[in-house]
Amino acid sequence: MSKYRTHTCGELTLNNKDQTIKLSGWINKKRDHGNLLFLDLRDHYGLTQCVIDEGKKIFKEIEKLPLETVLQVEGRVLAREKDTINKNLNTGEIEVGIEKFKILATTKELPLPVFSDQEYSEEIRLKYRFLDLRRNKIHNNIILRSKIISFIRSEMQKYGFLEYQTPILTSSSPEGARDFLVPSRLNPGKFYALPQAPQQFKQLIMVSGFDKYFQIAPCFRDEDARADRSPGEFYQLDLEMSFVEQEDVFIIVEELFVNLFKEFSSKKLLHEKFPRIPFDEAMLKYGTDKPDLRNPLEIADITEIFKRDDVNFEIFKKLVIKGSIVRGIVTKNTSEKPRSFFDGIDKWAKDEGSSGLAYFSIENSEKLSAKGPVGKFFSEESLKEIMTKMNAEVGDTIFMSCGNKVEVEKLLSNARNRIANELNLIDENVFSFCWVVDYPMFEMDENTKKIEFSHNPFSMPQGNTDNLDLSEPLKLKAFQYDIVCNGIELSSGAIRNHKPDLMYRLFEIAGYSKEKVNEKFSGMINALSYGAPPHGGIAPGIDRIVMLLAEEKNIREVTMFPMNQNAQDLMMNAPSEVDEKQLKELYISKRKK
RNA sequence: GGGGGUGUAGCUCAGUUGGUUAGAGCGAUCGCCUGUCACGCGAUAGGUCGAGGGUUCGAGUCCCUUCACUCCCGCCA
Repeated sequence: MSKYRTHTCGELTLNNKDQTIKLSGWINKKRDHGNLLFLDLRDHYGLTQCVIDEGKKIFKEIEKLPLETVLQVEGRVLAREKDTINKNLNTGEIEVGIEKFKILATTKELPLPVFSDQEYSEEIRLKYRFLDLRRNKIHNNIILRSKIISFIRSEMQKYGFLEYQTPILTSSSPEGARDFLVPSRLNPGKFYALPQAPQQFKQLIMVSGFDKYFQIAPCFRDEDARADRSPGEFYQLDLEMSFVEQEDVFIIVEELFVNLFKEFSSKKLLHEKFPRIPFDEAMLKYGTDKPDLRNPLEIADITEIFKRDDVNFEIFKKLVIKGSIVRGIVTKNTSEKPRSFFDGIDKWAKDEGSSGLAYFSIENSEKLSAKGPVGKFFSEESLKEIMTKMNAEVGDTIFMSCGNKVEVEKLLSNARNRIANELNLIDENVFSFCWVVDYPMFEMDENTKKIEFSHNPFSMPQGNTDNLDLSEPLKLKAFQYDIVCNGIELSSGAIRNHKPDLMYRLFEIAGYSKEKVNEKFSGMINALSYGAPPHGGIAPGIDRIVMLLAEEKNIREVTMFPMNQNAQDLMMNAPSEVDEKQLKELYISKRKK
């Protein structure tokens, strides 16, 4: 038996009535009646009400103890009177009559009350994270995170995957995000990089014949933070399989996600067989490659309408002649909405930096007509064509954006969310997964006009890979896929290119010579030359999965010791200055800004 | 790198058009209270109004600069 306790603060019930027990925990709350004191003792497992009255010698001493004192209490388990039972507590039918106590640790005045539903500033929460983490909600989020990770591990093992560790100190790679660098003492002037993902290693594991790999892998990227993106580090469920095609990966991953989300959430899954949306279709219908399918609104292209002679919307028509496109969103039964609704959306669009969203509603008094600021520019015939193209009916409203493809996609993608929120179209009680597939292998950098890998340079292009036509690289699709849930990108993956000759050809298109590839990806390219199995995988983000299941909007709510937005740990004071001696050993001198 | 929001007691916040000695709740300290579970009641302490500068007879309030936190854009194969 423990020196400190016979039971935890969450387990005593009427079954323990009249037993003499010992509890240890923090003073969560006191209710002091002067001659009678209630004291809630809290530990990881729960809360137990302890009680003492002035009849006891120790009453005065215990009455003075401040909240969050760590206390050991010895006493008898008493049944509560019927009308004093607390149904909100597991231990609510009993209380402990305090006979002895011992202070295990005292506390200074709290910078942050533990017992409170108040919200605190991020600064104080992160500085005193150990106090913040005692609080119910975040404590439970962290427990949930642990359970999710355990569940994932056991599922993966069930599917025949084995967990392997990969190095944390590795080499910098030219692709992708900014690296965190670590100077090498033994190799002056040279640097390790922290892995942005164990991408090359997991492929090497496949080449090494291990067949099915997974890892709850830390990943490091030196990029700026967002609410759903920690600065610096995050975790992925990294997995890779040999002798598979895209379909084989999908089967495993869908099973994992369905089981996981059913286990940890009561929200419904909109699809247990995740819809597959080609990248091009996603960009057209949703304006983004991470569509929120809970949102029923879809985007349609109506550029052709503005080439008609009976449409007089000159601003758009001129832009269309110059090569702009027009796309729109239909909202159902909104023609009677007040003017403020439409103006609000138009104003929002202008605040987004666009020229706004043109709109009209379709009416039918004697004949079809369009109501709204630009309605008068559309003939009855042109309205009929729009209605067919956009699947719109009388009473619906059409919001339109004109510009180049990237601008229009971006604005309408945001407008889709904005309008759906305004109209309350999103069911918060479902998870809606989908796959986005058929990503382009390459894309054009808008600024440099150079062709670059659009995602992962190691992805396998689609088509006959023995004799692939690379004359139009921008049309080449890859076996590259993403999982999206409720508009959040959870992971991306690919079938990998295990053919070194093909890989050299692809890298050449992106401007990497054979020598450069050999230098920068030596481990990989060398390994592929010695019999690499066809393989592929994916890497879902653990933090975002936990966010979805915990229903949190901020990643810090599911991270035990997060950094702030400026990538500082306010509790540990990281990053910090180091001694000149340390720098010297590393052959590093500081450079003026 | 750019844009928005916030910053007043240990914590969460209020503070009018610029006008007396800057307030409340929680917490702390002290006192009263025997069935509370956000216990109740009374008192006390606690303030560089983020910092610096300016306008003004007078600044928490207006102006400028700056710092911190946060959200977004860029960035994130």
